[in-house]
Formats: sequence, C-alpha cells, structure tokens
Amino acid sequence: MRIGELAKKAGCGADTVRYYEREGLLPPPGRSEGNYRLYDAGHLARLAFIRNCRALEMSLGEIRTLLGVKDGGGADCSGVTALLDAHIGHVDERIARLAALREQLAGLRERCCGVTPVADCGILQGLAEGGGEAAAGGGRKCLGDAGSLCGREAG
Amino acid sequence: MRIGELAKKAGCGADTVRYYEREGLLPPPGRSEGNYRLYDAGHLARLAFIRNCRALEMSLGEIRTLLGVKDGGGADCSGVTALLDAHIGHVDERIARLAALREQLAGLRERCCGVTPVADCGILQGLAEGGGEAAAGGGRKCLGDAGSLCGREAG
DNA sequence: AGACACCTTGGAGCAACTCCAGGGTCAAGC
DNA sequence: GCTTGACCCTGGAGTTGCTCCAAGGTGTCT
Ligand SMILES: [Zn+2]
Ligand SMILES: [Zn+2]
Ligand SMILES: [Zn+2]
Ligand SMILES: [Zn+2]
Repeated sequence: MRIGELAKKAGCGADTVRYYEREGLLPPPGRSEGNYRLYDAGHLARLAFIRNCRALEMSLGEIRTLLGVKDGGGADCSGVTALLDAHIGHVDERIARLAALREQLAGLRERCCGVTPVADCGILQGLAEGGGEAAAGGGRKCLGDAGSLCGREAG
Repeated sequence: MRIGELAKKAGCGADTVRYYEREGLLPPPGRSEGNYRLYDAGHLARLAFIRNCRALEMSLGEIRTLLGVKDGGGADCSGVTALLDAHIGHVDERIARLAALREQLAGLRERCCGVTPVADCGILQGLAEGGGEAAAGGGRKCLGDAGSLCGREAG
C-alpha cells in the first residue's frame, strides 16, 4: 500500500509517517517505479505500535528504546518494564504538578467575581504578587519548565 | 538595573527577558551609553507578573491578553475572570486526560513482570494491539495531540 | 595592559509534528 | 491525445517557549 493508505489505517498523517522514517523509527520501505513508498503489513504493525505508544504520550526517545528491545536488544524484557515504570513516573509527576496548579488557580479565581474595575481586580493583584496562595517570600525562584512529560534518560 | 540583575530577581534567564521583549510582552527599556538595557521597578513588576502567569502554565497568548486588560483594555475585569476560567478548563482537561492515561498505563504494566523473553512480553503485545484496556476495535483513530495545555483562543 | 564578568546581535536547536510550494505519477474521462 | 484530479515526491519553514552559541563590545579591578 502507499503512504496515504498506511497513514489512514494508523490514524495519522502521511507527513508523520515520513517524519518517523527520517527519525529512524520506521525503516525505509520499498519504492514503486514512480518512486512512491510501498508498505506492507509489517510496516503497518510497527507504525501502529508507535502510534499506540504516542497515544500514551511516550516520547519518541522512549519509543525508540522499546523498538530497540523489540528488534532484539535484550534477552529478557526487564528494559521494557523499567521504561514503562519510568514513564508512569513521568505521568504521575505531571499529574501532581497540575493538581497543585489547579489548587492555586482556584484560590486565585476566588479573588474576583469579574465586575470590578480593572485596577481593583483581585486576580490581577494575585498574579502581580505571586500567583495564588503559595506566595510568600520576595525574590523566590520561579518554577522551571516541568512542562514536558518525558525527560532525557532513555537514550 | 541591567538585564542580568532583572532576570535574577525574576528567577529567569537574560535570554528569556530579551525573548519577552521581542514578543512584545515587555516594553523596550532605555539604554545606557554602552547600549546596555536599563530596567526599573516597573519593568521588574511586569516581568514578575509574566513569570507568575507562566508558573501557572498560561500561554504567552493568554498572558498577552491579561496584560492588555491590565494596560487599560476594558472598563471592568470580566475578561480576566473569563480567561482564568478558560485556563482552569485547560488544566482540568489535561488532568483528566493524564488520569485516563495513567489508568491505561497501569493496566499495561500488569501484563508483565519483566523476566519474560522479549517475544512473550505482555507489555509489548499490549502496545502492539492497542495500548492498555481501552483497545477493542481494529482500525480505530489514534488520540490526537491533546498535549499542550492552552489552545488557540485568547488572541 | 590584561583578565574577567557582563552585555550586544543574530542565528540555530529542542519535540513532534504540520503545512506549504513546486513539481512528478497515474488512472479515468472526453 | 489531453485534461482533470487524487495522490505522491522533496526540501524547507512554522509552531511554543525558551536555551545555547559565536563573535564581538563594555566596564571594572588589579
Ligand atoms: Zn515518559
Ligand atoms: Zn477582577
Ligand atoms: Zn490556558
Ligand atoms: Zn515483559
């Protein structure tokens, strides 16, 4: 099958498939006479694996590691469970951070009902002072960029 | 004060301050004879505001909107509460998605204890089939990119 | 005079795509 | 035979919010 059909079956775009090929996650397929990429069921299975991992928000680095084990990178699958445990840790960290954030935002939200002149808005004041309720000191360090789920470890 | 001191007081890097200036969130400050940027307390307050918003994971677009209201873009602060409510919605959506993900990952994790030959690993099988337990049909659509907190609306 | 810390600009790089321009391929229809 | 249209190719730019770098200028201390 050609790239469009493969992508449709996997639920992603053709650009994404080409991107995975460039990144080395999908092997370069054969080509037709007209230079079209031609895929088989093996390619589809591999792409579906990748998309399933992405749906679980694994990074491409983590997926690369899993594929490496799958392709014969170890006798047992201890690396798989280790990676999965680490990734669950990533998700847990992110949930914990967002839950704390949500608390702060709720506290901030209570500081105004939305009909105040801008100069008196308790929300804007809260944001000027330090966010929600965890604000106390003066020159405290801002929270870093704990935004991305998966750090730099599975390489 | 110069950019380094400002950045330190706000808990970010000098590059970040210059970036905010390029993005129009911070006004261009005065310059010294030697062409150094010179900031005052007003700049620091504005930068602290921005960093507090970022600590709550608002997007720069959302922050731009808030600053617009602050700079005199409305009679009352209803826009502020609306934006905050929307952002709380962003956080809630993300938390809900991650909680579901976490369930799926836990289900997947149970499928192997890590001492199996790679070919028999229940985790790898689960990832090939469809993720965790929400896998049933054949050619289902992959979950999209609900990764970023704040969509495209506050412009 | 030299060392050192700090500043300037412009540009590249990150993750994981997504979109586009400018062109090639192929089957169907007239 | 020729056009239409769907599909494909490559290479490059854009997204978000920074972060790092090179190459050079400034300011203070010794
Ligand atoms: Zn992870
Ligand atoms: Zn208000
Ligand atoms: Zn938001
Ligand atoms: Zn296993």
